[in-house]
Amino acid sequence: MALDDTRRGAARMRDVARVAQVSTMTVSRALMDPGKVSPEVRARVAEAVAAVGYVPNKVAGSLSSSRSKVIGLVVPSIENSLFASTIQGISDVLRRHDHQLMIADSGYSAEAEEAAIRAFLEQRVAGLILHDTTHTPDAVSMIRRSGVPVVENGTLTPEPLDMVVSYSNHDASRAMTQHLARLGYQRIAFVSLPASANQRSRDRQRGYKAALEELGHGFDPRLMLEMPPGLASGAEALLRLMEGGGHPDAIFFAGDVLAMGASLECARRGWPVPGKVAIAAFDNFDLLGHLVPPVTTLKLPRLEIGRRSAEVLLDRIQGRSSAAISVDLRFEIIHRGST
Amino acid sequence: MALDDTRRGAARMRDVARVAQVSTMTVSRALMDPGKVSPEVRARVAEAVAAVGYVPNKVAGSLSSSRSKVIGLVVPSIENSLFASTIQGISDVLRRHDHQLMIADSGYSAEAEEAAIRAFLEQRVAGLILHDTTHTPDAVSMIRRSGVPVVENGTLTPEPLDMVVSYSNHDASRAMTQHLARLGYQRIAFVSLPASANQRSRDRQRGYKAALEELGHGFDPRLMLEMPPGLASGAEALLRLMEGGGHPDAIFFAGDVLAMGASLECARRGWPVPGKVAIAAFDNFDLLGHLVPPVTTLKLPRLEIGRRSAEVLLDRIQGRSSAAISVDLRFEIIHRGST
DNA sequence: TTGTAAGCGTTATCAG
DNA sequence: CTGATAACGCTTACAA
Repeated sequence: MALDDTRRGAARMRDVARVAQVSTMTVSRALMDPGKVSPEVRARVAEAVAAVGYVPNKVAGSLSSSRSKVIGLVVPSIENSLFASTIQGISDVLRRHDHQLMIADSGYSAEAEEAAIRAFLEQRVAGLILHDTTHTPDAVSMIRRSGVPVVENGTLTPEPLDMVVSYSNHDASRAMTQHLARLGYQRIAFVSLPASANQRSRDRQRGYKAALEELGHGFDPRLMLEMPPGLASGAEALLRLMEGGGHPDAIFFAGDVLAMGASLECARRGWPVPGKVAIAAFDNFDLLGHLVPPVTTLKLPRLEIGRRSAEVLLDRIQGRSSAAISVDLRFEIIHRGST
Repeated sequence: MALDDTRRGAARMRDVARVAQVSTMTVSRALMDPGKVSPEVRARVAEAVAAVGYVPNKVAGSLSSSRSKVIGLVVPSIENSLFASTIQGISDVLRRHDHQLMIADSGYSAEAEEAAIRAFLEQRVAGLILHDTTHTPDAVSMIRRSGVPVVENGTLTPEPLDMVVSYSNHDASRAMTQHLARLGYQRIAFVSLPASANQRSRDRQRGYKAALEELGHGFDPRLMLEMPPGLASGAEALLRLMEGGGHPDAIFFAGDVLAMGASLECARRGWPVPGKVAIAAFDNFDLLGHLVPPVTTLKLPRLEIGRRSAEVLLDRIQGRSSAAISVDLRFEIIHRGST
């Protein structure tokens, strides 16, 4: 009785095989590589699949073939919308190539990142994408031993684990600082997230200082601030700098939310921008452009970073490349009314 | 030779067993349920694990035990920051309970959602969280047959697949409309995303109309608009309504980005808010509060929805509950300067 | 083109 | 507390 399926639970390949009157191998072939099976049998199998409501078990498949179509991604924070674009880019490409995405959140901690990486390796993911570029020694050795391909994409790190797809935080920060100088600003302040927390902030600070040096501007510690993330934090940074004795004529916020907070605080106080002080930002092209005045910012290839990360990873996984490549994506300065 | 590991590839449990001079079952126990193994053996196993760099293979484990610690989540769009909070909430709870998260993106299409659900079921996830509440018939029957627990959380749907954790889009929209009326506004306009796209927009439209009816305000089609998402779209909606002959004295944007676009457009044109027109929004509590003037909005429990969704799902998976519960989380009206 | 047999690396089960 | 053995559901490798 072909349809006599009294078993509990999901149908297995064996059930399909029985109904289609072929072996499980033939079912497997009909599903994985239909060309290897006669059209007649292919049709019988398709029917049987529908009849029993068969959903292939990829867990068994992965174990048997030691291949997997799951990619693991670790971001510092899922909630931060900056990462959202990159995740979207990754997700788009993976879906097109029939792969799945597992996401974990490190909360900006290398220990949590290690735990996430371990969990992914336990799931035998086919590849990893890591936003951060600093990892615990154990994380590094686990990854090395496992042999899974890895893409890092938070900053263009000089010593990658494997592959990198990013832009240069250092160069972007330097370029914006120089841009402000070219516009005639003399006392350019710089606000970033704490450098201790991550390499991206450090790179941006270095870029700022490099530009000052090239410009012969001399570094004034009263013009450099580290702030926690948040809108309120940006407003506070603005006030601290304006009242701090450094007398900035422009402030470069290496963090989009900080810049937004500062811009809105100026609006609230009726301070003319750039009349009282110019404001420049890092990232978040869209929203900053709609503020009054629209804020000069760096346009970063967030979505593209995600896409390319997924692409180079898949290339490697599918054997189309073997190089430890480093992809430097372009940033752009968007000059607007705030400077 | 205990450390003579000339095999290629990752160490297996068998290798650990050999080094620790026990059977694989003992290794398995020492790892899964240390209490069942003598302290002495436990220590030997721990040593062996470290020595060979063993990373358990959960793929094999899942196949053998037919259990999995992976949860599948389908959201309409990863890039949309609204979902980001919910994802964060889910991720937090899952991590605490040692579970993994797989995410897929449906791009607001039920067919893509079905594909994502199929992929998750193929991976034999332990549970599903779906943001959307409308599904293809095939998706529904696949889920039913598989028996995996499901949480829907986009809106408080009256006919859930299984469990629901959400707030009532209908009630929230109605409450805001009534709030505006209580403030004295007579001609309250309503802008939402296209209702054809999803049930959330439909619920919000219904809520608006229900409030008008209760208030005896009569529905004026010139005061209702559907717009695509985006900042520019909000600005355009504002202009269309102000010039459209409906003469609104307040506009309720059932979409945070739309409201932001409108608010910024008013700032750009120097229109006093609420002098010329009042503005109210749906969601995105934080940023809207920093605009000038700060925008009245609904505060929705995005993060909490994520947390509770994960919690009820885990409760079910771990057998602590069996009910098809429906959790109604609270929203709040935040009254600010824009009204 | 199709089938048979032997794993893949764990855990369930039952015996000691 | 520990171990032997048989699954779990699929794919690889080889044979027909």
